[in-house]
Amino acid sequence: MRREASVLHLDLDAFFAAVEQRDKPSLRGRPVVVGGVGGRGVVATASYEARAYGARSAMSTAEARRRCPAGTAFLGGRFAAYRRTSDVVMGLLRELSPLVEPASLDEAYVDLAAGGGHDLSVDGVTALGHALKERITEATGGVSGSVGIGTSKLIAKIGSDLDKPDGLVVVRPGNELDMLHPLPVTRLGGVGPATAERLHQVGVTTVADLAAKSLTDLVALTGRAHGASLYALARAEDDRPIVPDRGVKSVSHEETFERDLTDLDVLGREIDSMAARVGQRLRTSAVSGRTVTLKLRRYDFTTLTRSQTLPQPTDDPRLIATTARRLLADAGTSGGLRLLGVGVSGLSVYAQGDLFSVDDETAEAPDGRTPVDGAAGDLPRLEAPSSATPIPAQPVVTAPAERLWWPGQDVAHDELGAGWVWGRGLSRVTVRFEGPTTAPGPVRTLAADDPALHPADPPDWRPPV
DNA sequence: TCTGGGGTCCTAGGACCC
DNA sequence: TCTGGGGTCCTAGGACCC
Repeated sequence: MRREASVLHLDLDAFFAAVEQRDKPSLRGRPVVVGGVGGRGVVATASYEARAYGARSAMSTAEARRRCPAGTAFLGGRFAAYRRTSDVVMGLLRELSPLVEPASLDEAYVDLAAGGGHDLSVDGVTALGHALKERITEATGGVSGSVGIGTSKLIAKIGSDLDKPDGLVVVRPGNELDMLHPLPVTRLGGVGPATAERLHQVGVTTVADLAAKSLTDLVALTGRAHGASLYALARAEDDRPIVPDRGVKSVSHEETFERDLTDLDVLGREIDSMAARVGQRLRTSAVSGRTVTLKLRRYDFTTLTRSQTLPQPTDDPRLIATTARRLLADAGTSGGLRLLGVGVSGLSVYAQGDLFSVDDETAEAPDGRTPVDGAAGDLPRLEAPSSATPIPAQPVVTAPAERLWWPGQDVAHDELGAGWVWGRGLSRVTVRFEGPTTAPGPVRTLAADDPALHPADPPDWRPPV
């Protein structure tokens, strides 16, 4: 634990829903649910208006529809838009310090002590927190964030959660246990339903209860690593560093089907398309992996994985697919599968053929492989190096016209302009024509195969200069 | 029409090696 | 000729996080 409150945690409020409300003026102040919109979808984010009706993250979308009133917007995710906004926020954090650790699109830790020049007094970091929140709201066009600042990741994270939304909590050094001990154990990271139940059975409900348990008891209850971690966290002992780039360890794609599938040919084609996506993402990150994992979830929700480790790392979609197909044939499909997933792990930076020129320093091992571990900080996160081979275009999947559109999708109409899909069905699609810088716009129902209607990129939320 | 999709980390057993 | 002891790799599963 540090002597000064120099760890900042930022959590953007109802992030996906907030981006939707920013880009869709007619949804501001109204309940919005973002997530899977199919029959088996779950909620990723509910706006605060939707939470008032009981919609929650991880709830089935069907349940959220039951709870929310008519007029609630149920939208599929627009991840390109979320990423763009997230990048803007992460950029602001990096102005504070080079040590920024994104935990997801909407969450990050910042090491203010590594920033240089910050006044790390309680008054100093409080002013910094207020200024940061203001800049975020301004730069994102209205997305707010909650900030916690304290002497460790643990304290900062719990602080950001104490006063949501749009909160700022600075925990004065020395006051950590006062804040921590009254809280339920479930507020500690790593205490999920299973651990909470086990702790509850031995009379532990608050962090203070947890702190009264011996290390031996906690290890017996939850395992070696987990027990040691709980023992320390209950005492506010947390020296986990802020790590700016953790590096990718696996790449996977999975899909829950609208109806359970049994046919091996159909499932084989699903595997092919998932392997293509995984292979493409591996190439984009300039990595390859040796272990191919097939994940399947049966009709009764039992979930299992089967994996095979190859002699050489690969990013080849065909090799990934044939390996996964073999694993599926061995595992069987009896009773029907509700989910299939394909993943690749055991990643290394992999110089493939003449992908890297001879003077490329990253291609150091004789077989062209550099282990990811240890060199993780050098692993490119998103962008492919300019020397990467171009990625072949995905084959275009032709679907029935009414399946092309999904709620929330950005579209453009040749005459009516930019808008987004409100709903679809029966060969019709309903579009609201508005954008982040317009007033709430009109709704039109069009033919789903209207040749003037096209999918579009996310709109720019900044007003024209 | 209960229960997503992308991940990380840990544990445990067996194989294999020295 | 009553069975050691690590260390590492592989596989499978589980818990957890956002």
